[in-house]
Amino acid sequence: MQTIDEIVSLMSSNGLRVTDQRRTLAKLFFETDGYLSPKDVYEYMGRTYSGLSFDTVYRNLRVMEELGVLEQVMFEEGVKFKLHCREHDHHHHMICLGCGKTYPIKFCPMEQTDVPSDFKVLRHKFEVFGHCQSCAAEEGAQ
Amino acid sequence: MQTIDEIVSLMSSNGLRVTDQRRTLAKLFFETDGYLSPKDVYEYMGRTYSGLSFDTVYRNLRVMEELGVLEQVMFEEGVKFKLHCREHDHHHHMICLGCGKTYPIKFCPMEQTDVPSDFKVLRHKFEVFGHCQSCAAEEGAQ
DNA sequence: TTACCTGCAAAGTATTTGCATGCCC
DNA sequence: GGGCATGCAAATACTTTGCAGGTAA
Repeated sequence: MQTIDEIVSLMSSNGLRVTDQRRTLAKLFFETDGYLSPKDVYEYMGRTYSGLSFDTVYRNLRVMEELGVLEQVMFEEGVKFKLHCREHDHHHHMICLGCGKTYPIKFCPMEQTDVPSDFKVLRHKFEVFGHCQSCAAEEGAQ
Repeated sequence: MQTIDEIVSLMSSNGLRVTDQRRTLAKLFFETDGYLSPKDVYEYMGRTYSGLSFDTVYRNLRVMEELGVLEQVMFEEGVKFKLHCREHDHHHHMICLGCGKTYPIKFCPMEQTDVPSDFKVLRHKFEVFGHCQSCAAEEGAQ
């Protein structure tokens, strides 16, 4: 797992300025083990930086994605970001639809998938969606 | 597999008018065994209907999706549509990144995925991306 | 005839870009 | 001090909605 300092020094070693906002952004993603939409990020950051503008959020999300710090995933509701997984083992995710938290799945289905010899596989996606314990409890309570 | 007439009568039995444009739309998706973006559809339809407007395309895509004729999937590049699979067996897809064609995968990874008892699974997604034979050949030729 | 369909225009929403000022290094 | 970062405003892209006239049933 990556620390905030590692993220920050990765930014500075790539010629990027380490601003307050970027440090906060790193902290936010470091402390969130789930997906965040640009809007989520804007709202969180907005609590600290009153004059914050959406375009800076987008710019920094993009910069951090290009740096490999964040990864971007498309959901039905739109784009979301999370810290790029540093685990070396290839893995997939269970994703909670309530809170967005993710949990790793070690098992990779590709090993057992019969692919015709004339189809050249480039990448694959395996995602399990549902509710984590606490979100399931909340659902039940409503 | 669904025929154009089946699609058309499904529309009419649901109180929808069977217009020329909708018939053409049904034909387009029937003949395309891959994903189409709203833009793809607009361009195809525009060849036949000169005054075509984008909003009608969107409206009809949405109507046909609500009817269960089409299914909608989010890609990195945006929303795309394809004929809803009529196969009764649960299955997944290999998707060609060149032409958008899809091929069924019978194997479902969920059977073999270890899910913690406190995570309540609602749905899952397994997609294999790559190039089909002819698109792989084209890639190689470039 | 009636209700739905269509095109047009405009409004929404999401995201990107140009520019002037400000701040990190 | 120099150059990247930021906020602002505006542009762009994508999608939806209201309305008036057209058309299937």
